[in-house]
Amino acid sequence: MPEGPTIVYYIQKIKHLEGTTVLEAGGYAEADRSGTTNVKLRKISSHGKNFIFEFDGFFFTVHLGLFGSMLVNEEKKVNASFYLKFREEKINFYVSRVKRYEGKPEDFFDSRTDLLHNDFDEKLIYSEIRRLHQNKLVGDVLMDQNIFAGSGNIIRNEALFRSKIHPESIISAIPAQRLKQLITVTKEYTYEFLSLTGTGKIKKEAKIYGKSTCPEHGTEIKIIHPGKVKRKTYVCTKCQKIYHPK
DNA sequence: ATCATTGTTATAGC
DNA sequence: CGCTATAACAATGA
Repeated sequence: MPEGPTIVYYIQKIKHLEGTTVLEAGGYAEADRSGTTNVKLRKISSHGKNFIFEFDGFFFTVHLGLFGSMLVNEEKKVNASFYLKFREEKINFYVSRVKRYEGKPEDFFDSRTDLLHNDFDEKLIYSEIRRLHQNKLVGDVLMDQNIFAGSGNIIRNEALFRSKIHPESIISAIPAQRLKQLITVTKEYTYEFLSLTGTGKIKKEAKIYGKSTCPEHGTEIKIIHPGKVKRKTYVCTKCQKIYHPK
């Protein structure tokens, strides 16, 4: 079950297939797969929660949604929604959505917004949030894939707690230094998530997600479903300050 | 068996 | 048109 780091983790397992020949692409996903027989897979990369499989002139994205997964050289009981077959290996995707694009990934995705990309640009993200989302709840902005590509519900909860900001704070009321810090902390926690992926320790190491008491004060953690993104949100009102315009 | 879940998109309705 | 609410999709483990 995937947030951005999950995709990066999976890619580590298949990166060696970059530059090799795809014998066949298949699966029940309704994507145009013309020109994918006996062709070189030029590049395997990601943007946010999307895998990117690049061929000459076109590429596919694979998105795992909430329940998707990837297996290499193994099959599940259910049919794969997408697979790439190589001479000796096979990548299987389950419960995933596939989209074909004509052109190059950089024409569609801006790596400066990808939390796990070296190009991630904290200053750009800060100015985009100020430019576009002044009246929004910070909890919603942290789930916006156009701003924080790869962020998900766990990352959002952890980043807000670690930054001591209440998810229902309004962007315009958050002081510059606090908002900049939130962006930095979000990126840092995303890498922590990546380092824990595959160990089964993500929820265990979380400070607030899935917890009932605050690790700082032992006080009760509240569960709310705020804003537009009505996902489960954990809050310690003692630690997390709410910023509202006067 | 029932419930919840690391996500997104299409559609209806105001 | 723009916003929001709702449904829809589907696998797995507690």
